Amino acid sequence: MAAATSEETARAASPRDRILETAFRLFYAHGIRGVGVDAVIAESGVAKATLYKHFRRKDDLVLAYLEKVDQAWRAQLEAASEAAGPDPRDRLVGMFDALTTACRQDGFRGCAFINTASEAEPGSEVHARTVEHKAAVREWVRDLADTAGAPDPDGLSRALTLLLDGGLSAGVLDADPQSAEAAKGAARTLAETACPRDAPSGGSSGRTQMG
Amino acid sequence: MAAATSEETARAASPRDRILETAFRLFYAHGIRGVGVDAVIAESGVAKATLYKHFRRKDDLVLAYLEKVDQAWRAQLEAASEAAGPDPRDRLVGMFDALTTACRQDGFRGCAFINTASEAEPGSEVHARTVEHKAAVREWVRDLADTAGAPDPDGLSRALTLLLDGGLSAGVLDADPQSAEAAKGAARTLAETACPRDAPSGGSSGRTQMG
DNA sequence: TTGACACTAGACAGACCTGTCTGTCTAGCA
DNA sequence: TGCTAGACAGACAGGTCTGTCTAGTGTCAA
Repeated sequence: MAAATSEETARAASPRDRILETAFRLFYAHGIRGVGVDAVIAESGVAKATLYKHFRRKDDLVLAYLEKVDQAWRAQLEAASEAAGPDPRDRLVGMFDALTTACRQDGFRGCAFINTASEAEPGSEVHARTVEHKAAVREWVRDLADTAGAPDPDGLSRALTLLLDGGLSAGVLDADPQSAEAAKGAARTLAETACPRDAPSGGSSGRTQMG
Repeated sequence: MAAATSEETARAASPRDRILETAFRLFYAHGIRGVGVDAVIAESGVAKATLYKHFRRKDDLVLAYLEKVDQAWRAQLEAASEAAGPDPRDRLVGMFDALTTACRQDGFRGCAFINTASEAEPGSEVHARTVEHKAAVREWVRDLADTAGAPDPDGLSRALTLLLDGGLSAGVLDADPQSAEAAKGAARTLAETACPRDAPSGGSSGRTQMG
């Protein structure tokens, strides 16, 4: 969800990177079906044959785009979470700062995965990739909830990722930082109700970070 | 989000209704850009000129589709809410039963408004209509939260609609009733934390239902 | 019977889509 | 100097899209 690379940088980068960066920007802004291969070619200053050499089909480019968003978004979640301090309870709440930051970004258009999934046919490779992403995030949150000593880490993780998805996906309608703040507040309530401060922290089922 | 009208009924209905019913079914299943006017014509058994007589542009048909979904979804929310009993706190939680029901429905593909918004250009009439819907739902929940005696009805309403949107929109990835249950559980925690059972109920700011 | 009206059927224009293909240019290297 | 790899430029095929248009059909009331 980073800003577009400048024209200058784009020119210097390899054709493949230029294509991917352009696709990232255009797909996120206008949707998959709203961006033709010709637009990617024109904006990245690349020949059609070059695009099709690096990405066999348009869907391959879409998958690469999702890969890029997956990495970027998970890195932002993890960074926000870690910035909240060492306490895993705080980290569960802190990850919502990534949502606030995203909402404030110019051109924020909600969740790239939900947006893409709504255009893809269920059963397609692209659709499967979006499901995979959401599952990975939920698993990461579940581990965090487990470490925080939640008695039902799966339930807490589901609730928190629902809030996250709600805040993210509603961003395609109006990116309202107030909603992101409300999400964080609700997350705090849920996290503290689920794992009170005086409860032991460090995993509810003998599970360790190394397992 | 009702099932498709049977072929028989569709045949008996007026051309306009047949077009709208078909558009509803196809748009929701495949997205706006994924359904051409020709497909709507073919499936509704109507002539192209007839479609363009009733709906001047494709976007007019999309707007009518959104209108239909808006009415259906809000009716379902209200019904689920009222079925939870007279206590407004219970009603805030009860509306999540509409989410569970929706998730269980065959062909559930998430939130029609978020899906449509992700395909529409911000600033377009269609996009504006999706924003309007979400605002209306949030206002309805805010009134309910106010009646329930929440000290911050706006904040509670935001949090609950985020959960709702999260549950709905994630449905385009995988319609998991477990997530809907988690949403309801989280909603109960949030509602009860925000307006405890022993607190007075009936509006926090002298606001009445008639104002 | 006649005329108005709503509908069907489908050709059509013009734009855009994906993906293939031919040919040209340039930089690096032997 | 000749060779090769990789990129550029853009025509092209075959299809889809929206929206317009002509022509024919069925119905119903005056």
